[in-house]
Amino acid sequence: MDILQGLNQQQKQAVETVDGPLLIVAGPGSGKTRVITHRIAYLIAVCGLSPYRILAVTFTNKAAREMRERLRTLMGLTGENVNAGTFHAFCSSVLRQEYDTAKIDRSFVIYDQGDQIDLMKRVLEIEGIETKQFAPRFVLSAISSAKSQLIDAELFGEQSTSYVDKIIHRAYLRYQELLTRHSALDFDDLLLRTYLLFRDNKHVLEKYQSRYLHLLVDEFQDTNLVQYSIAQQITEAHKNICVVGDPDQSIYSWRNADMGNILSFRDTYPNATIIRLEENYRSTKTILAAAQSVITANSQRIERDLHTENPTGKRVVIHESYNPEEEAQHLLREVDRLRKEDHYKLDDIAVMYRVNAQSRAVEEGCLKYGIPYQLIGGLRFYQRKEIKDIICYLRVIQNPYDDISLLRIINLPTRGIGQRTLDQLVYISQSKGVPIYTAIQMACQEATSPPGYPLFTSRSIGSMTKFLDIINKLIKEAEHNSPYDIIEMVLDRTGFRAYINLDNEQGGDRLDNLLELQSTAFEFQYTSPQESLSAFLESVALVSDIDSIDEKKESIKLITLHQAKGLEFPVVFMIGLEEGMIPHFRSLDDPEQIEEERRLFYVGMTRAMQRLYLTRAFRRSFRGGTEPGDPSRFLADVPQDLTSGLTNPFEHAILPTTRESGFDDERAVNMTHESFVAGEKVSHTSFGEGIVVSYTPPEITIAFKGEAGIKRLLLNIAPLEKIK
DNA sequence: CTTTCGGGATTTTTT
DNA sequence: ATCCCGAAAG
Repeated sequence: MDILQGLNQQQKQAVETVDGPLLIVAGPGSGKTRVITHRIAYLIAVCGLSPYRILAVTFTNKAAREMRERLRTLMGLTGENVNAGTFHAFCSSVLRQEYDTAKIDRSFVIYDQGDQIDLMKRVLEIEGIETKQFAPRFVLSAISSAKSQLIDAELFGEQSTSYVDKIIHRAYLRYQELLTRHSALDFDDLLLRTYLLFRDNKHVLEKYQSRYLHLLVDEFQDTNLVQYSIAQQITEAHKNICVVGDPDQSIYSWRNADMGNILSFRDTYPNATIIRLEENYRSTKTILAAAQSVITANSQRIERDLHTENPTGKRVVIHESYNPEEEAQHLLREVDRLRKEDHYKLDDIAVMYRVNAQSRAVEEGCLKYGIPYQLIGGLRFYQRKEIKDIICYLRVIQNPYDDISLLRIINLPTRGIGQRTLDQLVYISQSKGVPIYTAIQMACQEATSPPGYPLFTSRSIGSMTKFLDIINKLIKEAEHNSPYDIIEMVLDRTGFRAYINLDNEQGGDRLDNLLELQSTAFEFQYTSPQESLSAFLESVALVSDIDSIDEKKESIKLITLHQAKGLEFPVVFMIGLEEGMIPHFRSLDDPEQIEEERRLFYVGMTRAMQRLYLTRAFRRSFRGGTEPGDPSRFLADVPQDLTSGLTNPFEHAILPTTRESGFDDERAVNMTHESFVAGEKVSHTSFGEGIVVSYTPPEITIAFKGEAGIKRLLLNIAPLEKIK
């Protein structure tokens, strides 16, 4: 059977075990994706299952897309019919389908984090909750956590005893009320409402149970309770549930993921088959051993034996720079060398960091040295102001009761509906319990305001009537136009295009972004315009940045460690490996969070196939100022016999050392040096001549003649020479 | 009603 | 440093 060809013993077993619950514990690089796709192919080709009867849940849309592609190469077009997607996408489609039973507005919109915060601010205002104590984010995260654990607003109330919980309960109730009024769902609602739908409507559940005879869940260590519960609901009858995961790569607990799901799987299904994939096909022996040394320092884990037949490979390079700029410069110099001497392509190389802000120095370096790069995430495309604005117009067109979107665009570009008018609208909306859109209609219809209600000036009535007119016309047009054309109409009719053009500084970029959005919309042409628009908006809400990673060829990839999960690269640079960055400040006081940070570090290391660079900067700017940083504690767990570069990152190399990495030769010259005295003349390879201001090992302060001005440098790496 | 200016808070990671 | 929000000027 050729589907089994080229698979090792465990992999074969995983593919052939088709009946009943199956847990695959897959180490990094153990051919997990391969097993999943081959298993699906096996179910179809050997067991004769229709692809429609298989549901595969992945962590990102990209993973789903890749799965479908692999299936196609494996078995042709039949493979395309497997339903593969994220939990959120699956749930969204279920709710869209079962809106009636689920009691959800058919044209519901999905609120992202920004919308949620806007909404929560209103909630707190209405409830008179002090935002100093109860920050919108804080309340939202409590609600999100509750929803992830199957706790709806009512249940939350029953369980809340503390003062804080009682306040959050109030906010929770009001938050849900407003969401419903706006016909909106947040990310967690997609999951929770689907769970509740299945729980309370047996006939609906049965429909899905009988359709999907097999369920696969990838990245199981990063699922939360609702997700796991939905998976259980669907497979309740036949128990054909296959989950794949790696507890060592669990890095989303902050999103309420619970790696305990892996452990409880065995309790829930005592007869589950458990298969371990422990042969690594990705990394060199050195990289795997280094990663293994880092992860074994965690206390909450199960010991296991990862191994590889791959060659030993090069040592892991550890390097220390003075500041992020130098770190980037050094990295790019090495990228250049890898390309010229070792014949790597730019696509082979990834730069990984803990927080998005760290990409900046690398980005600037890339621009300076002309190295093409692709930045993933950061200011997310769909969060950019102009994009979000247009999205909100589209959402209002689809569902005018969505207050959050409506309030965002009601005076954009400015059309004379100011704060005062807005206040009055909100007042009407609040006192009558109707959406803003309805409030505007009321205001415009009634020639005279009824007693007890706010008086609008004739001017503001005029402005509102105009606005209402534009929106209503757009809603009409949307009935028989594609998303692409609707965007065009929005840009023209609302004066948004002119508004963008006003800003000539960034106007060009913004227009480009809008055109990009429009071209994305072009692909959405379904059976009806309404469906097309709602499919487009849904995809906008549910795509992740990582989904677009391959778009720009021949470039190095700049990604966060979280985004790197599931990816692999021949060459990996992990930068900014300092205490405070990784482990991050906010996890410092919680041992469990530190363990998660370590897993994050481990995930990064195990992305590397052939080369791994671990770099850090001595000084890092923070809130304007600049502060020294200690090396990340995780670096200490990389065995020295596997590394080159600084043999011991914890000792600043003031003492003469020999360096093996060799890519810093010109600097190595300065590894041995006498002390400096204030007033001495020195020369620096990039800053030119200067005079020593002070000398406090390991730092030296120099006043340069040129533009560089006064600099504080790290002595052991600064390319300095004394001038007589 | 709109724009601009200054003070204050602020950032982990993302479906 | 940068962004967001509220207050005062235009």
